[in-house]
Amino acid sequence: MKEFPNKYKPAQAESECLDRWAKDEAFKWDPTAPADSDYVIDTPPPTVSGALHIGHIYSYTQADILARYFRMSGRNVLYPIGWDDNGLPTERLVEKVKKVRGGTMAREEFVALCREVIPPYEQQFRDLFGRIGLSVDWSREYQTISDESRTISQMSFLDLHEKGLLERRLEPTLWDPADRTAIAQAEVEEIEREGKLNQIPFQIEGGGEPAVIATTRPELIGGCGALMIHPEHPRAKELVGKRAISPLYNVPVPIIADEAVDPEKGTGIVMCCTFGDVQDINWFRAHRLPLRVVIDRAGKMKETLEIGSDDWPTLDLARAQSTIEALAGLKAEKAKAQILEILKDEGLLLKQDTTHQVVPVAERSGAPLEIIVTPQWFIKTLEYKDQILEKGREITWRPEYMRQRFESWVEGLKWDWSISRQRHFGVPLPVWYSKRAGEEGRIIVPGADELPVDPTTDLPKGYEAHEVEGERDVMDTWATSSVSPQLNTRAISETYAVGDYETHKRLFPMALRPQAHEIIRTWAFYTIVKALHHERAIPWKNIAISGWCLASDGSKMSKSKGNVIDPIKLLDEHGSDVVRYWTGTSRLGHDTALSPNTLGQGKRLVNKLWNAVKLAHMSLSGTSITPTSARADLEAGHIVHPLDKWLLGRLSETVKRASEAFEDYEYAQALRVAEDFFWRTYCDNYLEMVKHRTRFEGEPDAGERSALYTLHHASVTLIRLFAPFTPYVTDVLNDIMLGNDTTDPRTVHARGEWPRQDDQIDPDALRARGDTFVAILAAARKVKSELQVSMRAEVESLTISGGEGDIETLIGETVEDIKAVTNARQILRAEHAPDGAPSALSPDERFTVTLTMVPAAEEG
RNA sequence: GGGCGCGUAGCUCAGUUGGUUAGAGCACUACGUUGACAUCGUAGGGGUCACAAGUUCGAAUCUUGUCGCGCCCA
Repeated sequence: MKEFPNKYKPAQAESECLDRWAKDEAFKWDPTAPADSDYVIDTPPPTVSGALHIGHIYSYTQADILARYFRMSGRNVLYPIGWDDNGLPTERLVEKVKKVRGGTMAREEFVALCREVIPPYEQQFRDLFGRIGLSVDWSREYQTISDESRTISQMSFLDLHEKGLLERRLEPTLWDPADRTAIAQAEVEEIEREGKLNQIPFQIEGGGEPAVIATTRPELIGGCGALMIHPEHPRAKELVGKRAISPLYNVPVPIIADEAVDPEKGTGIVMCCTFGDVQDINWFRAHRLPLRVVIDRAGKMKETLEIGSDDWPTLDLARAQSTIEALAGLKAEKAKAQILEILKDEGLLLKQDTTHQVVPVAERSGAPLEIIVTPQWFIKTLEYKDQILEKGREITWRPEYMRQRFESWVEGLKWDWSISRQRHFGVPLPVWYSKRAGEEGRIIVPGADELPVDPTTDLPKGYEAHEVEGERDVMDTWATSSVSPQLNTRAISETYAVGDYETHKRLFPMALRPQAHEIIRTWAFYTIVKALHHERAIPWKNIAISGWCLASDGSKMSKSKGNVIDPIKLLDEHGSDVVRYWTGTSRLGHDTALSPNTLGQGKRLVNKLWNAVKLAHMSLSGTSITPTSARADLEAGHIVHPLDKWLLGRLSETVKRASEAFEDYEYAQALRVAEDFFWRTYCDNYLEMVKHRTRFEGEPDAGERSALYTLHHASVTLIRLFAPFTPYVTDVLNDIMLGNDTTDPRTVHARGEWPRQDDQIDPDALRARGDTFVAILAAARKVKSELQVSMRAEVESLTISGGEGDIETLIGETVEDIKAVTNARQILRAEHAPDGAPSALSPDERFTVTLTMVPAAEEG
């Protein structure tokens, strides 16, 4: 037997375990095991450009708790890890750190900067994830920008392109003027703010009362292509069919009736510009309105407009030109102020109401979005909504109500998924455009064997440099991270595979996607879209959604509030086991406040577990028992004492309940069950009952041997019940329990280490006998507590009175144990409680326990 | 505005198909150093389960409504 250190030292345990797990490659997936034992986890590769956050610990640890359980329970767990290290978020970090603008630098130079800046940030994540004990297979670590990841992402592109699910279109697109790139709907955030609703008159061609429109974006008047009016509007009959003249530009535009106009809002007449919002696009298409772009890619008013042409006539060109000049180069917000000034001066601002408006902004830059017509690559989603929803329903959501978020997102989709970004650092779109005579503009894609390609430097087969133009755009970061399952199976389809397609078929769909709820509309959604489009499949059978970590007062952690807790400091202060315990107490989907109480509770548990095993170890060291399993040792006659059988029965029940909870992904329930048994049944009662049988000289008798077997089985089983939550202390304890002479120093976290139900004994074994014993003990404690004497105070006689006749049977074989625990000289049975001595009713109210104390003077 | 979740002890939370007297930890009170643990133990006080109505022999649990908090989507 090994030495038992007096105290548990978390820092030392963590570094020892991490070294050992790494050396033994303890968490490697075994490709030779039968496929039906596979349990594959699609771990989200975190964006390494974000700050380390306590939410990372929270969410990833909850996944690890499940991973450790499933592995211990016998599954062949494949638990990969990767880092998302490219795309817009990464570029923004590099721009901030290096104080540069990607858009104004040479591509190669900027990419080189990115490759220089990112590694230390990635290392921070690697360190943190290692330290919290993620049992990932580090040999499979990947980066989303690596050659292989680029190859697989480009394969995804080629597969979708081939299937007609991905195409290049010139159309109105969501545009972030700050980062100067197209973005997708998922990257839009809607902020609420106060705005001004301006009433502006349009003269009617041929005279008459002007049509007064209401708009929050007067700077777009130049882009007006029509006025829209609800058919039920009082002036509809009079106006529809006539033309209105836009102020300042004097462009005649048709007045069109459309039910989409809100008659309650503003004046009930609005202008349709190209483009102010999604409604404008609908009208533009429905009524075939002219495209009149007034804002450029930087979000500034264009210097020149095609105004005065046939498509864009004006009744007063000089007037239009002077308006264009007055606004040229101004950002939208400034142009708005400027044009309002002009309108006001000319008496054309009839009314200005303060209004509450919802402004779409780019999630990353915070800039108000524009809708600009540019050529972009789109993955078709709108016409597949039903199929996407269908796939969502084939996946088990944990908790189930989180699917609601997914469904409402899919139902609200208004845009196909634009995956092209006008940026530098990302996976290149594998496309060239031909300049060869006769096929100008033809799209050329590489073959699978040519990947990865960079079309800005590589050439398609059979073409020379002057014959093609390589695509300069890169992929949306989600376009690459949404193939995280395929990055691990190393194949998109039978045609597009880097590795062996059989492996892909074996591992996909995966068992589990763990992630937090704020990325349902991105990560979960996009991954489901890709799996549907590539193979008409679901990517995973289960999706487990973790909640958010809140500050201890229940508010959101944020830099602006200054209540952000540094995860490293938290781990330094409490140790990983304790922090993991905290994450294990809250259920999937539930937000949880970072609670000092709960951390304290974890600390107490780790300490208590250490000491409980230490106590068992003290008795076991130096003895020569050879335990196998509880059931076998019972059947072999090694375990004979009724209280031992009772304890192991209760333990067996605990194992069963914890296993069932884990199978339901209710790890917090499993923890609660294990903790309750450990603290109340095992420590508070059983260990007190058994102590007297562990203090023997020489060779143990049958009852004492029975105690040793029981202490062994209880210890190793408890270590396993807590192992998924507190991996370090349990592995150190397991190592000590194994002793020196083992030839197979397996970690307690190895596959198959979870207690097997077959090895347990009957959960109901001697339940009544043990429970009666506990009730007697509780009553005796109550008496002593009321007498304000020590629990060790000597008792002349303990009398059990009342109750049914079966109490005799129940206590029969345990009289010596009752004497030992209560420190009583004799145990008596009586019909009525003796007079004049302190007594207490048992908690189950079946009987009374009376203590006749030994006078203090006689004690000794 | 639509949807989802949550309101249980001073605090953080359990309470899984409706079923004795609603639980745990912390905090509080009193006591006890007992051969693993004072990072401990024992005993105790503390709740109209947000509110209201309904279904039922029986409701924290089911239904409806109201109020409050949070989130998602418009």
